[in-house]
Amino acid sequence: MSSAKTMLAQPMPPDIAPIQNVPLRVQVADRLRAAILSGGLRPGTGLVETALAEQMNVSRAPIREAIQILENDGLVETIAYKGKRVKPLTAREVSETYSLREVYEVMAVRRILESDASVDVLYAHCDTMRAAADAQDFAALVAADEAFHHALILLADHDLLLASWKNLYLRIHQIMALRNRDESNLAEVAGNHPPIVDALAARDTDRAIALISEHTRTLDEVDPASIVDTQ
Amino acid sequence: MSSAKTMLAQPMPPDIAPIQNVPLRVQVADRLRAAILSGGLRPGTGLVETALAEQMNVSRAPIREAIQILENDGLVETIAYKGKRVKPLTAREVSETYSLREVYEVMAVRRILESDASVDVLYAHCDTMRAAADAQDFAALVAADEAFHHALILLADHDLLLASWKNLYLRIHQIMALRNRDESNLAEVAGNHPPIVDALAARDTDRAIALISEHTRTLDEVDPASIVDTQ
DNA sequence: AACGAATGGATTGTCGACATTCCACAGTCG
DNA sequence: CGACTGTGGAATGTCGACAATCCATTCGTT
Repeated sequence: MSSAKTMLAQPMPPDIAPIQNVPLRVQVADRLRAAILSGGLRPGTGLVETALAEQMNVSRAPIREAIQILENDGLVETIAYKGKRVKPLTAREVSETYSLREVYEVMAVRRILESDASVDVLYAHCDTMRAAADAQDFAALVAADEAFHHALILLADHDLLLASWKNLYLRIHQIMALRNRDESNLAEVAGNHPPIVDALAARDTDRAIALISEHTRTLDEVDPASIVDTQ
Repeated sequence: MSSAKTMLAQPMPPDIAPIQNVPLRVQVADRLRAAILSGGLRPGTGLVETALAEQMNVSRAPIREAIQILENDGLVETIAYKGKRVKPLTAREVSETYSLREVYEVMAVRRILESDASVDVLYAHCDTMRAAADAQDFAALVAADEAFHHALILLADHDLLLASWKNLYLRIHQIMALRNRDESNLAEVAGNHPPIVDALAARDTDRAIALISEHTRTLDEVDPASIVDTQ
């Protein structure tokens, strides 16, 4: 923490982001992850190190490490000496993902109500979702929805829960990208959230938990069979 | 799947284990993990790739990948260009670990009681624990305890939960190894489990959940401050 | 004496080449 | 014709060397 006193009094340009050295493996991992989460790389697609290395103009080492990162994310699986591929998504896995997410969010609700944290920040996300729904902007609604649940987990003030939730949410991202989205009821999705915040604000544990459970569970029921990709 | 019919009718020697090729990175990761979980490598210890490579007589590549595996296990953390070290264990992290474990096991109990799975297998583990307690064998008791909880999670029939629980339990292993074990009440630990199974067998959801919650929570209360290792 | 630049050592990051393994397809012997 | 054996390609697994980066320490400069 070098004190500002010792530095020349140069006015700091406010909006120049710090130039940071991003290792190649991270760049590669980010790009591959984005491709998987957007649905561009479908489950079952083989990932060949040499091909990716040539394509991205780097050596195999960072590719290998990037793929291992994605493996930790649960997005890629390796079969020794045979190949790596985007992890197939079975109906069972989709169901398990959502059921675990429900448990995480219920845990967050419990912890929030046991603490004295304010839940006002959640209302802002509700407004964003409402605006996105009014504009019929599906992508914005999804983003706002994630922001809402992210904020909910953050309020629980539990680093391990946050890390686990983030990891799980990667797959939810992927699932939502692959699902043939029925953009029918944007308003309904947006409308589901404010009652949750109301229950939290009213410190009504049972109602908050019931609402959160129902909320995550209904998402699960949206046709999981449509994205199965096995073999 | 070559059928046995097509092979020469040689009597298969029954007790020759299949020779399997274990990649170096896995061997390295297993050894390092064992060292960490046994407390030999204490939190905060630096892991230098070149030193480990020379010591284990392999190149840096498998060492790097092994360390990344341990990073996925949550046992090691990396600071770019600076070093890797065994992740320090803070009191907060210990607390969070146990609270998440409680949530996992409660989820398992819920699922078991929603299914029609038999919980008889759990009684066998209870017997093993009882025997270990009678013999004042602390290590055996810990192993049997893990086997019990592992079996409990297995009964929930939820692959993602199982994977998450296993990953979490790695850290519990580490915590227990570092804790100055008070071997006072082996019998009490062993005696805590049968009531849980009884409640499960009786399909008493509330009692089972209450017992499991209390069980994991009491473990948390055993002096977490003794193993803090920060900086 | 205090500040900032430069140097050196240690560690990770990346690279290209070689070794190992597996699978599939052919080939050969009965 | 059928089953075992051999061979080749393709992929991962491993290696040693070099580059990039960070940190602490030293060295000049004012």
